[in-house]
Amino acid sequence: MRVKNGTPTLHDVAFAANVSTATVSRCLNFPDKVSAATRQKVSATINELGYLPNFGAKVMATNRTNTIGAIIPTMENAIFARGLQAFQEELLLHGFTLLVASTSYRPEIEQEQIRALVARGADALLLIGHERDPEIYRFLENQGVAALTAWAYNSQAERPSVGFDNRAAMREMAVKVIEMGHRKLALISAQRATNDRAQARHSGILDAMAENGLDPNDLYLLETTYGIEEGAQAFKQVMAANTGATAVFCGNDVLAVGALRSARELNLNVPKDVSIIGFDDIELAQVAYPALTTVHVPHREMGVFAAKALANLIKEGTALKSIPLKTKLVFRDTLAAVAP
Amino acid sequence: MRVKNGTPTLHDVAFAANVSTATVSRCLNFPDKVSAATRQKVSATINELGYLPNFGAKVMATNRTNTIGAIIPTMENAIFARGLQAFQEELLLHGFTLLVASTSYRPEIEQEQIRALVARGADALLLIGHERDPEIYRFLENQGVAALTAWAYNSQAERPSVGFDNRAAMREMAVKVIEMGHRKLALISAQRATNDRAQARHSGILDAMAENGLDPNDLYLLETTYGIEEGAQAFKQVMAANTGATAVFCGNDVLAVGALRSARELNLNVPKDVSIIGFDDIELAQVAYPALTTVHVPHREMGVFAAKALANLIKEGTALKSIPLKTKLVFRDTLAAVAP
DNA sequence: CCTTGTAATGTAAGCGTTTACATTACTAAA
DNA sequence: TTTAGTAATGTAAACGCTTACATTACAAGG
Repeated sequence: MRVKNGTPTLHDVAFAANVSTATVSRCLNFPDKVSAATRQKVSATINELGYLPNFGAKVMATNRTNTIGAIIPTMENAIFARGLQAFQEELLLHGFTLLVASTSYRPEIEQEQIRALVARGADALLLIGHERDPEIYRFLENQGVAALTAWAYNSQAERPSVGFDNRAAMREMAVKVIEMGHRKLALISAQRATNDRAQARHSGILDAMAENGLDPNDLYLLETTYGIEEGAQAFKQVMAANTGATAVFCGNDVLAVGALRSARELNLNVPKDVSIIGFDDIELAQVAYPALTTVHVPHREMGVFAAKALANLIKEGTALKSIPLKTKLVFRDTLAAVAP
Repeated sequence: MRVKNGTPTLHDVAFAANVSTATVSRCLNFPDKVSAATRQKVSATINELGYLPNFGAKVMATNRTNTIGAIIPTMENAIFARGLQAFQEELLLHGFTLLVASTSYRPEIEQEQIRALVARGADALLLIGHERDPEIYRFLENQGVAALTAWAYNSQAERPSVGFDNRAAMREMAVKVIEMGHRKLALISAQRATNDRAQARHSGILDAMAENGLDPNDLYLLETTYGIEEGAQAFKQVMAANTGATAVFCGNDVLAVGALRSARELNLNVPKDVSIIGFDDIELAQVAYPALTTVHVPHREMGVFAAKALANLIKEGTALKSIPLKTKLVFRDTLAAVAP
């Protein structure tokens, strides 16, 4: 009688505890709206029956899943894995669960994934980078699903984001490099067309060059896809191009580590013959040999801030606002002053 | 009239298309049960209204979320990040979405997370390792939530798992090491008490020693927590202990990379003075210098197989069965025959 | 033209919560 | 002892889908 389909319902609990369903529901959701005696009686019954609220019914009644979705390129990239981990941990503290989807760096897929997560009841979304079809934002608005952008911060962007200024960060590094006497620069970049972070980093170098009397057109630019092997190939191409580059920037540490390997294979001494600069400061950077000079990005912080912002939005209605985070140059062993 | 609360419902679509709700529902879920004409009319209406099925209602009616949960120690560890990524990709192919929770290697937290994901409606769960309170399995059974274990395979285990035999894999590596003349061995292990994989790897070395006439008691064992720094510290301790170890096994690549760093700091030549062996074969292993000799684990494969198995279970009811995967020794530059 | 079988569609009963509103039980002031 | 006010509890109407069952439409065979 108490169980129909195997699992007890609110009804069963109410019946067994001799109270109404409303009271049981209140015990669960607003314990202080219920007398100590009944609260006690009800929770005993709940334990006894092994009652667990039905998720679907709850969602239906409240129109909330307490779930937040994140769509990232891939967890295999440590920068996202780290941030996502922090995001999840913080979310948990606020009582939310994380739904994950990935795009494998294919922006066409992102829209599909956004729809999928919304259809799966995500109360809000974490997205990477600003750039996307405005229609998507319209869709999200219609569905009443808020979205926060991470891993990029752009003071001009109209949408809320938590991240850092990729352009300024790379510019800062490039200024240092130029100060160290480097005049011929190269950049191994991720695909800029589909990646506003890569774009910004490229612009940062250009900025630094222009400011320091170097012709931005002289930057030797090579685009490639993500991966150690890809970075290695690209570095060989850069060297083969005979541009005389003494400093090779890489769009991220993974590419840089590949470049480092190629340098070794080419019998080039890093940093004496050529300097190599990464971006992200993931574990790889310290483990590489020589240890990589790179730009440190606060991945975990981003995750934490993003989670806090989203949780507060959903629970308190606090509007999202952009949060700029700081990067830091970390000088290790792959950058040296150019030989006189 | 068509919209009440902002978002259109099945009803609104049915009304606008001049059919019944059942027909609309069928259009969505069993298109071939509906005439081409109505299907066409209905889908036009759906587009026009921008209708999206209500998640909660659907869950309530079907008792399915099409969501699968995974509980891992942390995504910051590349071995889980990789596997999880593959898991998610494969899940997507089958129409499922991934729910993620993490334990930070704290088994007490796992139970809580399992409950959280079940409460959030996970149709099934992916768990790491076999070892856990039987009560949890009872709980899952009661809730009708299937669980599959990954990253460990144990022929004696009564529960289904997809993974590899940690013990056999480590044994295989240890046999090779011993064949190369190493007699004094050390192991820097993860905490065995809460980690059955660490336990198994330890046993694997012991097996190899016993089989090859070495006294298993001679293995110098040191436990530490996860991290490069931790590995580095541990390696220094091992060396300080003056056991004369010529080969230092590490429970995973991250520890091994730390050990490698310490070796450099201690001016020890790897592998001439001491061999260092990792486990997992993550990116770090190839990037380290010298490149790490380690055991390759098919992380992505595990994720893919796990996803397939779980999806088939939920969709077709195919029972879970254990799938043993193969590991492979990868010899790079940190292992050498002991000097005569 | 009727029958029969099948394909297409419709009707309406759940699914298990939450919550506005109604009711009852109590407390304390008059 | 009333009475007013508050605290505790109860009643029942949503919430928006799926689906068993009922009905209707249609085609083919007699």
